[in-house]
Amino acid sequence: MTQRPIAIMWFRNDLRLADNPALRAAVKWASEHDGAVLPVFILDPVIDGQLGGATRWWLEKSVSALAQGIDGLAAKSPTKTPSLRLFHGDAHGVLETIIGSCNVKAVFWNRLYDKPSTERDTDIKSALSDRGLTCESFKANLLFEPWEVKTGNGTDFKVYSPFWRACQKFPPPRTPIAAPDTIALCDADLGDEVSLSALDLGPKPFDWAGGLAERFTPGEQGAKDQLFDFIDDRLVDYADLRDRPDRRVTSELSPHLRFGEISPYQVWHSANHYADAHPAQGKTASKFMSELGWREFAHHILFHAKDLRSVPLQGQFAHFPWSEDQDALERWQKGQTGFPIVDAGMRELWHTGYMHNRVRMIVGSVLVKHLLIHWRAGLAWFDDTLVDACPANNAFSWQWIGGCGADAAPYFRIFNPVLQGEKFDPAGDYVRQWVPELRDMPEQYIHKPWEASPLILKAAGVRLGTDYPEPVIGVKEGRERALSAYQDMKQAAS
DNA sequence: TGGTGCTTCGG
DNA sequence: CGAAGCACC
Repeated sequence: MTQRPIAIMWFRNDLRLADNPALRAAVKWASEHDGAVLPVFILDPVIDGQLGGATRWWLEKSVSALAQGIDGLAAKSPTKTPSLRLFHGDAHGVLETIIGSCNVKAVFWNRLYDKPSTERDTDIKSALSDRGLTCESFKANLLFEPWEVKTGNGTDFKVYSPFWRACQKFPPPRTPIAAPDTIALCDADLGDEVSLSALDLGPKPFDWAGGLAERFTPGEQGAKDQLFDFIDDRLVDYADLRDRPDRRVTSELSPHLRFGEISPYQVWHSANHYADAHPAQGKTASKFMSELGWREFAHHILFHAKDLRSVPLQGQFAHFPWSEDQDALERWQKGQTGFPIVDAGMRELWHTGYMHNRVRMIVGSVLVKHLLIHWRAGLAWFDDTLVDACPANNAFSWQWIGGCGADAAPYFRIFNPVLQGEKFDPAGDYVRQWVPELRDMPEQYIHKPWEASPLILKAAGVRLGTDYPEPVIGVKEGRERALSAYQDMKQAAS
């Protein structure tokens, strides 16, 4: 008897069953052709090259959750083999091998927007199409394709506000698609399959990820729980308190969106539904939705940029006199700068794989301005430590804070880490949580312990320079040094 | 989604 | 003399 025709569902950054257009297409194709679906995940050099320690940890958990989810659907139809097939190696080669070993007639996936992925996918699509396979990709991970949104002149956007305004002129994002009720799975034996542990994603040489697991639950269910908890409990306060790291009202959905455990369509519609049900809360809902807009904008910029990770969008920054101060970089990484709000953020990052967005801006500003260290060093550190590090948001945001990006904070706009701390962590609760050696400092000095008198320091049990460092550079001195470096750059560029 | 230093103005 | 407005970085 002839083998049933097979549709491959190629999972990448869309590790979910609900609102997954490629998966829906694969299931539909299989039912129309009396065939079966073969779900695969391939750890290829492109994906591997974009992973850091924290995202590797997340990916392992997320792939595991996805496999269990597919198992749950497949339980309704008879199968003995594993539901999600895992592979390690070049994606094109792996797909060719699978196609050669069973009756594959179609391949489906959801689109990505970074250069290595789009080049890989373009090659694969043309090769498979040439051989007569049905090969289709879908819009799933963005509300608006980077090439759909254009200025009046037909060019891509460089400024956020008009970009997001232009997005609003499109029909509203489509309604999310339900997860399939059941999947007819291919049960063919394939060569070259590997186990999840063989992908070697987990923490090494010891399990350092306890703090990450405590804060997050990777996987589709964890993403849904996070979204609904946010909508039910925190969205009401979002507009007013979103900049307060001590209050924890943000959604913390970024890592779930990073791996596509939830789609921006699901997030958008949840917020939109909330706004409809609570007309008085329209402002906070649209503020939250505009943050989805920043995510869209970052992908828009990534898609159109030459190399967002390393080439400043504003060319004159190629002449910036960056510092090579390795000691200062290490103090920043370890949360030992002597600026309490910075050290709290860097330690939160190390411990949990996450940092509040306001604090990201502060630590970023201090690195590229007070310390004069290249934003690429900050980008590299965040890539390795953040659970939500992605090619679009991370590179875009570092160019933004570096002053060299699209619609960026001008370089001369320098955050004062003391004032930022006092404004957004007024009681110092956030600092006290992550910098326990300052726990007993009075509110007045919690963000500037170096200004406290010896008596006050002694009462708080802090020996400056021993228990907690002196600032790595003076706030004012760092500001002036940065402004003068900026002048030097403009001189050199002219 | 800045900070600083200066001026002006009301108390 | 502090708040508010402004120019410049």
